[in-house]
Amino acid sequence: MADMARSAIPTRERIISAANALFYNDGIRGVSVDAVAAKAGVTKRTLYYHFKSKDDLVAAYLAARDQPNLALFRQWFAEADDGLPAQVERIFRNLARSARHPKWKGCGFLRTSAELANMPGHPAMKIGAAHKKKFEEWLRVTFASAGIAQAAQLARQILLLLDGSFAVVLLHRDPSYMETAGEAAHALIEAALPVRGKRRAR
Amino acid sequence: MADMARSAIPTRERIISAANALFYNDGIRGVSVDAVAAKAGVTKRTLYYHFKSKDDLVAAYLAARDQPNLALFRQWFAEADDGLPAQVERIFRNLARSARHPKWKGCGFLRTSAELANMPGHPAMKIGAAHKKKFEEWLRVTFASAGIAQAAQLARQILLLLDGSFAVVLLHRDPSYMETAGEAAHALIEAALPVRGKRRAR
DNA sequence: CCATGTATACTAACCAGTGAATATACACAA
DNA sequence: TTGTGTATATTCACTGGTTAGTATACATGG
Repeated sequence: MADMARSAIPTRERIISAANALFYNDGIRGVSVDAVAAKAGVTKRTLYYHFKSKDDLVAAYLAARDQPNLALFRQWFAEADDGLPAQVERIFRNLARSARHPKWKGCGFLRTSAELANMPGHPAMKIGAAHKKKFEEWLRVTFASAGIAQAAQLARQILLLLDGSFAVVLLHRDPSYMETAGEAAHALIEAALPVRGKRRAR
Repeated sequence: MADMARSAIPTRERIISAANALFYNDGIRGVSVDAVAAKAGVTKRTLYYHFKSKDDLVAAYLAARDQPNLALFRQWFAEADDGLPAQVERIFRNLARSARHPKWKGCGFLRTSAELANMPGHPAMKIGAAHKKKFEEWLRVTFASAGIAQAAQLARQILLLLDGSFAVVLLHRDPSYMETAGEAAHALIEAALPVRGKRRAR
């Protein structure tokens, strides 16, 4: 409300947006609070008015990525109703396309957890863990609805392939690994599907 | 060679050992060169005599992990000749056991690549990529020797499951994901094996 | 006396967080 | 309408500590 003339976007959101761009690109410890403040166009003191510490800012950065990320996966999945294996594989194919953009730097949640591995209780770790659990649970429910008996186990396996492809593609800079992961996911889901025979090829 | 009386272990190796303990535990940017020098029992100036920069030290840290790591995987694989699916799954089971130790912090190569994601040309990235390529190639050759047609694709899939479990277990601190990954690997290899029927149950 | 190796002491930059002051908006009394 | 208090929001300037890397000197074995 205050000072709308200065900018249409509230200060707190501008700071989170700046934090997102910088933390995702350069890592948590690679970005100073001063740099975030400068990018957001505020002084550091203002940033510390809205966030009580850098750790707090990091947590807000990840929290802001949670829902948009999940929504994107659901959207890719729902783009066509061409069968569970194909729908899940499409997530991997779209991810591979994203990974070809030069600014892509893997999964922000996983990279943050790798960087803060020695601080298991860090708020950012909890947000990252919750995010991945949500995705896994969404897969599990989806599989269970399709009549798959081992839905929970299958959901975990797909999650492992997904996060594995984040890690491997980040290291090799070769997005084709994501397509390989998608094929493996396709095979595992296909093998777990019940009845068979009523599924169309495409 | 010089100054063997001071310590049985040469200075350079003591520094790498200290770097290994600290970098693996706290991450690259979380550890100062001073801290490594102190842990190694030398002054920082001595460290800079043996390594031209911190980046150089990081590269040496990862290079020192390369062979021992691969040897461990091969050892677990070869502990019994109980069939390809079981042999590969045993790697995952052993990894899960390792991950239950409190000092475990995931895969040093992947964590370093996550931290240095904005420096694709960093020597440490090249060493990490080469390490993972060696493991993937060892799997591929092993699968090809067993008469698997799609050996290269299958090797990639197993690698994705392995690195996925590193990432997920680090985030959730739940090593059971590694067992799930091992089961997925088992299923994928089983499905890819030729002839069938000549394989014993255990 | 020279190459190898180690130590003391330093620099220049950076970094997370803070103290004190100021500006603005709005509620409410005169 | 005007004045005033209070919570919100923002700035400048600073501190104490840390960091990667270095200039210089000293030691020691061959």
